[in-house]
Amino acid sequence: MKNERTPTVNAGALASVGRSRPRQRTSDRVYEELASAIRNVRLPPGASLSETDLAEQLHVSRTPLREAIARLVETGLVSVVPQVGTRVELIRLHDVEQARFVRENLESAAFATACEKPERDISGLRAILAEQRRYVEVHDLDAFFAADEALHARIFNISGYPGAWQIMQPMKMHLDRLRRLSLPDPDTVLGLIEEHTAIVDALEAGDVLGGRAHIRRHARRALDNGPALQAQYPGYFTE
Amino acid sequence: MKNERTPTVNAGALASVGRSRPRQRTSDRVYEELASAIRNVRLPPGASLSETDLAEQLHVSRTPLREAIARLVETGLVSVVPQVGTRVELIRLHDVEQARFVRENLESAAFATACEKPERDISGLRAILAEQRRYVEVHDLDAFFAADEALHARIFNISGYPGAWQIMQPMKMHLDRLRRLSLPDPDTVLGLIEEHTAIVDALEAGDVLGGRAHIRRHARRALDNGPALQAQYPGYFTE
DNA sequence: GCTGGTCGACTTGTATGCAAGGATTCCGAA
DNA sequence: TTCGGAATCCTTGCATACAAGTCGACCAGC
Repeated sequence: MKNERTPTVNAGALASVGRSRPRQRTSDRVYEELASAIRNVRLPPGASLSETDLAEQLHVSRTPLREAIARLVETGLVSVVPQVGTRVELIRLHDVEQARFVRENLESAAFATACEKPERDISGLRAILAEQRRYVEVHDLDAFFAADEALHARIFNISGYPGAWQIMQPMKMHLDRLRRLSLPDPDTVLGLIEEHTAIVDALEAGDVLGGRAHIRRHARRALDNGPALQAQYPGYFTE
Repeated sequence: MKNERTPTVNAGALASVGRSRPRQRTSDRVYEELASAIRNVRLPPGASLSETDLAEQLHVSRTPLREAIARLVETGLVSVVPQVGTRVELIRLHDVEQARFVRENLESAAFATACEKPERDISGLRAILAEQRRYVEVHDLDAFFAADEALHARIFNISGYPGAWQIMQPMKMHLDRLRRLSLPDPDTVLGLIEEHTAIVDALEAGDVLGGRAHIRRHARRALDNGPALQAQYPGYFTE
C-alpha cells in the first residue's frame, strides 16, 4: 500500500462536513464511516471485522483504523478480544432497556423544561414534521431517521440543555440499531409521526403532563418491537 | 525502549479489577492511568501532554498511548490539535451544568423507581455511609470520593437500572473534576454526608418526593461551588 | 529599534515490521 | 473410526521509522 494521503478515488461518499480547521484525519473519517455503517446495520451485529481486511478495503493502514476501533470500543459498539478477533457487538435487549430508561427520563425532563420557556419557537419543529411526512411518501428511511434525530435534538435545544442530547449519543447508538431495524414496518413509521405531532402539539400548548405521556409512549415503542425483531433476526441478539 | 511486556515495576497501583479473561492490555492500563490522573486533577485542566514524553514516562511506545488518548478524546477529557499539541480539556461550567441536568434527572428517576421496590435492601447503603464517616475522620479524600461513587451506584443497582449509572460515567468525569476540587472544604464534605443520610433515610421510608428534593440539592451542590472555584483556580476554567 | 524571513525544533499522523497467542486443520496412531 | 497432537494460519498488540505541519526563535536588512 503506497502512501495515499488524499486518495482520488475515495470509497464511500462522506456526508459529514468535517471540522474546518484541522483537515479531517484519516482516523476520524474511518470512525465516522464505521459508526455510520454499524448504526444503519449495514455492518450487522455479530459481523467480524478483520483489521487487515478492513484496512485494505478502506485504503488506510492499520494504525488509524485501530484508533477508530478503539473509539468504537469505548462507545460499546464493537468488542475486541486480543488474539481472537474484533466483532460488532450484538444487541442486548437488556442494554437497550437501560438506554430507554435514560432517554425517556432525560427527554421527559427536557420537555418539561422547554414548556417553561415562554419564548419557545415551535415553527422549526413543524417544519421537521412536514419534512418527515415527505420522506415517508418517498420511502426514504434514512432521511426519515435523520429528521427524527433532528426533531428530538431541537427539543433539547429549546429546553436549554443541548448537551444532554449530545451526552446521550453514544448510548443511543444501541437504541438506534433497534429502531432502524423496526423502521421498515409502515405502521411503526406512521405511529412515530403521530406521536411526534402529539409531542409538538403538547409543547406548543405547554401541556407538560400530556407531553410526558406521549414521550413515554414514544420511547417505549422501539423496545416493544424488540421481541418480534429478535424472532426475525435471531443472530443479531444475545441474552 | 526494550520490549517490556509485563513490567515488574508498575507505576501506580491499579484499583480496577480488570476483565479477567484477556490479560489487561497496555493500552487499557495507560487509559486507566490517565483517566484517573485527570479525574483526580493530578493532571490539571490545561496541562499539555506530549506523546513522546508521556510514552517515555509510562515506559510504553506511542502506539498504545495514542489509542488511550483517542479514547480520552472520545469522552471529551482531552483535546488534540493535529500538528500543535494535546492538552487536558479545561472545565467549562456550561458543560458541567449540562451534566448536572443529566445526573439530577436520572438519579431522581432511579430513586423513584427504587422506592417502588418492596424488597429494597438498605443495609449496604448504611455500611457505605459509616465507611464514609470513617474516611472523613482520617482525611482520606480519595477514599471518600470512591465511597461516594459506590453509594450512588448502589442506588441505581437497587432501581434495576445499573446501566444508567454506567452510561453516565464518561459524562460524569467533568462533574467529578469540579467535585474533586471542592472536596478539600470541610463544610462541603459534612454537607455531602448529611445529604447522603437524608437520601438513604428517604429511600428506606419510601418517601419519593422528599428523596428527590435531597437528590436535587445534592446534585446542585458541586455546581454552587463553581464560581468560587473558578476564582480560586482561574487557569482551570474557560468561558 | 523594528520588521520580515528563514531555519530549526517540536508537535501529531501514518505506515510498516515483528512478536505473541489462539483456533483450526490436518495427519498419524490407536 | 476416533482421538490426540503438532504445525500452520490468522488474529490483535506493540514498537519504531518516517512524513507533514506548526510554532517560535534567531538573524539579517531596513
